[in-house]
Amino acid sequence: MLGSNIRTARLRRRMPQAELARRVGVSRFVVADMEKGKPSTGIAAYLGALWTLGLLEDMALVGDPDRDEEGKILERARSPKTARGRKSLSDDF
Amino acid sequence: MLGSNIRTARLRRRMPQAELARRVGVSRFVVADMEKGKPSTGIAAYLGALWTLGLLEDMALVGDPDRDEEGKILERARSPKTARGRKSLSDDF
DNA sequence: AAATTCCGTTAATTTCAATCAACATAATTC
DNA sequence: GAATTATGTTGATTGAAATTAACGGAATTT
Repeated sequence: MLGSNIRTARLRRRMPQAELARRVGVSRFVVADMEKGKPSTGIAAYLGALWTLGLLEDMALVGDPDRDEEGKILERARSPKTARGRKSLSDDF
Repeated sequence: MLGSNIRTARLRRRMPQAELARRVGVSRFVVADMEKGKPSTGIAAYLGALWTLGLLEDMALVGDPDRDEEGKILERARSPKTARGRKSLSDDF
C-alpha cells in the first residue's frame, strides 16, 4: 500500500526508479523492493522516498498523540487533571 | 518523531518495551531503536508496532494518491481526459 | 522498426542490523 | 526502603539486507 503509493507518485512525476534511488541514496533495487512492499526494507528508504517526492508531511499524522483517542482516554482515566485531585477518596468520614 | 509517537502511545497503554517487542516479534532492542528513531530499522517493525498499538490506520493516509495534489496536477496536465482530446491541434485549416 | 530507456531477475559478495548475554541504573510498586 | 520491574549500555555473534554486475525483456521515443 505504502509502496504502491510511492510508485504511483513516482510515475506521476515521470521519475525512473534509478533516479529516485540516486536521490534517496540507495540502489535501484531498494526502490523496487519498496514499491513491491518488502517489509524488511529500512524505514529510512521510505522516508527518503517520501521526502524526495514531496510527501513526507503525511508522515506527521502517523501516531500523532493528538489523534490517538484511545491513548488519550487511557491517560485521562489515570491522572484526572481536572478539579478534585486524588486526595479525598479515602477520607474516612 | 514517528518513534516518539510510538513511545508516547506505548506509555499511555502502560506497555513495557519488552511486551511490545514480544507482540511485534522482535527483540526489545528494536523497540528501543525505533523509539530513538534509528533510521535503518526495518519498516516492518514500525508497522507492527503501530498495528499492535491500534494506530496502523493512520498509515493509509501516507502518500495516498488522492491526497497527492502535485501528482494529480502533473497527471492531468499530461493526459487531459476532459473534452477536446489531442486530436485537432495540428489541423491545418 | 531501430534505438534507447526502464524495469525485472539472478547470483555472488559485502555490509550492517538484529539478536543474545550480562550488567548497571533508573523508576515503580509494595 | 526493599524488591521488583523497566530501560539503557556494551561487546560478540549471526543472519539478513543492500550492493554490485550482467543479462533479458518490455516499453518509449524518434
